[in-house]
Formats: sequence, structure tokens, C-alpha cells
Amino acid sequence: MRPTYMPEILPHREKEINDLANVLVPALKGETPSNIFIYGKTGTGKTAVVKFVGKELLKKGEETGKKVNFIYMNCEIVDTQYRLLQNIANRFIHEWNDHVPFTGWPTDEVYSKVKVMMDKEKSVTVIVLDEIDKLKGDEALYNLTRINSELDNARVSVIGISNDLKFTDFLDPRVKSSLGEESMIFYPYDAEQLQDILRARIKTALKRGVIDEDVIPLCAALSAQEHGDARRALDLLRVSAELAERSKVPKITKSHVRLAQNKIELDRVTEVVRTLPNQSKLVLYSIFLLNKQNKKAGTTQALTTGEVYDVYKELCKKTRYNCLTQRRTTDLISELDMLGIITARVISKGRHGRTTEIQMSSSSSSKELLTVLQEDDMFKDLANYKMKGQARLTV
DNA sequence: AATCCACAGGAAGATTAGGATA
DNA sequence: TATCCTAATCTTCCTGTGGATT
Repeated sequence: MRPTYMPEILPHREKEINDLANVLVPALKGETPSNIFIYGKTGTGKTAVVKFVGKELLKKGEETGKKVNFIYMNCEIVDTQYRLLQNIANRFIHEWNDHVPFTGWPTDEVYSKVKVMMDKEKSVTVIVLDEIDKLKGDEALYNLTRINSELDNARVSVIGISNDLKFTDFLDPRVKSSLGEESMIFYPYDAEQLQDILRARIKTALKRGVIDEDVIPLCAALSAQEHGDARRALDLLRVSAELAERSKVPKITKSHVRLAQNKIELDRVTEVVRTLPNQSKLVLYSIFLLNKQNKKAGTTQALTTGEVYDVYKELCKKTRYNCLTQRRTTDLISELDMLGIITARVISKGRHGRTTEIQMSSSSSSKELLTVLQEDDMFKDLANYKMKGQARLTV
């Protein structure tokens, strides 16, 4: 049930598989398939479909004796033009002695090496660029989409995958038109489709009868609310199963799903907090401190920007960090809000001005987060910091 | 109805970091 | 390696505003 598992059957994606296969089929006749741009939210099966069709393409290629290459790359990892070309080149080179090294070659030398190798093989190559929006600079794309005119015997076509529809807006118009020769949109799954996907998966992943009737509908429904993300649904089910197993219960029940949902959310939040820039951490810590103080005083009063900023200034002095302006901290606060760590909304207190009301989100008020915050070096200086100001006088 | 607090949040310029380029 | 560029971050300065209080 892990996201890396590649299933044999992709429920409710038959149409997409067919469409994509139809576009790529010319490759088997030695012709150039159109370039394709694929758009769809996370967990809608883009990568799975493309990989699946790619596998089929290779299989058919072998059967018919046509030379077809299928290169899949994730641009989050292979994110520069050089590494992209290096990767492609090494796919064609099978002797160890003339691998293209990680660094050292001029980019255009790698580029011409790629061309030479391709031409020698006289093959059609399909290059998949997953998360293409993470690729730095559009020169790489420009070169790739243009490479066909410089090849004599070989052909290249590019499949770009992205979950950011606005991505194409920033592209060089030439690249844009060439990449978008053909485009596909993957729509989110609805709750019923998600159920089918889950059912298909548990057949191989779980023993019969270890799962309560209503667990699957619940998982499906919960993740359908979140833009129909199949990955999320599978995660939910997997974590539920793990929780059930750990507590030595023979059956997965609804309550495990609820627990799993909390756990996933907490994991997400702790991860976000861990990677927060230091200034944001300080702001968040200020909110923590104020929150704690309030709780001690028995009030559940929400905080205001001004209060948070005052504490933050103190913390900066203690940690010898330079202090940002209030203007900037309001931005940081609203970023924290967007990340779902806190809840911030603008309210007006009449005569007492307009401010943002800040609260810890329920999922993030836990000790775990505090621990994560405190493992940062800068919190050494704060280990035994006590807030000095008295409890607030305002009501 | 008028006032006025305590900020929100836009605009534009300054600074900085990291990557590209010569 | 030096330097140039760009995008992100941050500051300065600013105008705007919901509604309790006068």
C-alpha cells in the first residue's frame, strides 16, 4: 500500500491509458509521437498511468523488434539541465568507461553526446518529465523540444507532467506550443472510484476479513473531501492497518481510521514545522508561549498580532537573532496560517482596533510540536526562558 | 453619527542568497 | 574563479477599515 508500489490494474483510468497509448503508438512504427502535457492534482494517477503505458510500450517494442526507449525522470530530483542531459546520456551508454560524470563536462558537450548516441541507435525515445514545474530554467525544455530537428535517424518526444496548471503560463511560448501539442487532464477521483481503488489494492495487501465493512467507504469519503487524492486514501488505509496491527487487534475498524487521520495530520505538521525558517519558528514559539500563559491563567483568549510581536521581539533579543519588522511578522503569521499550523483571522475590536486573532490549530497544540521546535540549535538559549510580562490586562 | 484604535495589507525600493555565466 | 542576474526576503512608507465607544 505504499505510494511507490506500481499496481497492475488502474481502476477508472482506462480511458486515460487508452488516450495516452494512442498518442504514443506511432513510436512503434518509428514515427514521432506528439509531445504531451499532462495536468492533474496529486494522487490522480498521472505517474501511474504514464509508467504503465511506458511499460506496455517497451513490451510491444520488444515484440515487434522496434527500438523504443522510455525514460522516466522526476524533475524534483533531476532538476537542472545538466543533470537531465546527463541522465539521458547515461541511459544510452552501457560501458562503465564512458559514463558522463556528475560534473565536469560543459553542458553542450553532453547535449551533443546525447544526440550522437541517439542517432547511432536509430530509435524513438519517449522522455517523461514528472513534476516538470520543478525543473529549473526553461532552456532545458527548449533544447529538448527542439532536438528532433537536429537528429537524423532518431526521434524524441516529451511528456511533461505537472500538478500546477499555471505552470505553462511562465514558459517560453515556443516551448509552450511545442510541449502542448497534445494535452491531457486527469480529474480527481470521486468517493466511489476511490473505493474501487482501495478494494483492488487490499486484495493483494491484506488478508481476507481483517477489515471492517465500513472502513473502506470511510477512507474513500475522507480523501474524496481532499480533492480525491488516491495516494491519501491509500495512506489512510495503510496507517490504519499499521495502527491496528500495533495494538494487536485482529480487525481494522473505523476508529483506527480516525486515529490514522490524526496521525497523518500530526506527521505532516511536525514535518512542516521542522523545516520552517528560523524566524518563523521564533514566531511560532512566541505563540506557543502566549498560549501556555493563557492556559495557566485559565483563559482561552485568542492572541493578537501585537502581543505575539512583543514576545517575538523578546525572543529575538535572547537568541541574538535580528528582529524583523511587524509588517514582516504579519506575513509570517499568515504563512503559518496557510500551512495549517495556526488559525488566523482578521477581526475588529471596535475602538480597540483591527487585528488578527491567532489560535493554535487543534492538531498542532500537542507536545510533539514543542519538542520539534526545541530541537533546533537556537533554542538552546531559550531553554529556561520565562516570559517576563505579567498576565495581560486586557479582557 | 462621528471618532479613532491597532493593526491589515498594498507598493516600491533595498538587501541578500544562490545560481548562471564569462 | 570573479562577477553578474534573478528571485526571494525584508524594510519603509503608506492608506484603509470594522465597529465599540463617545
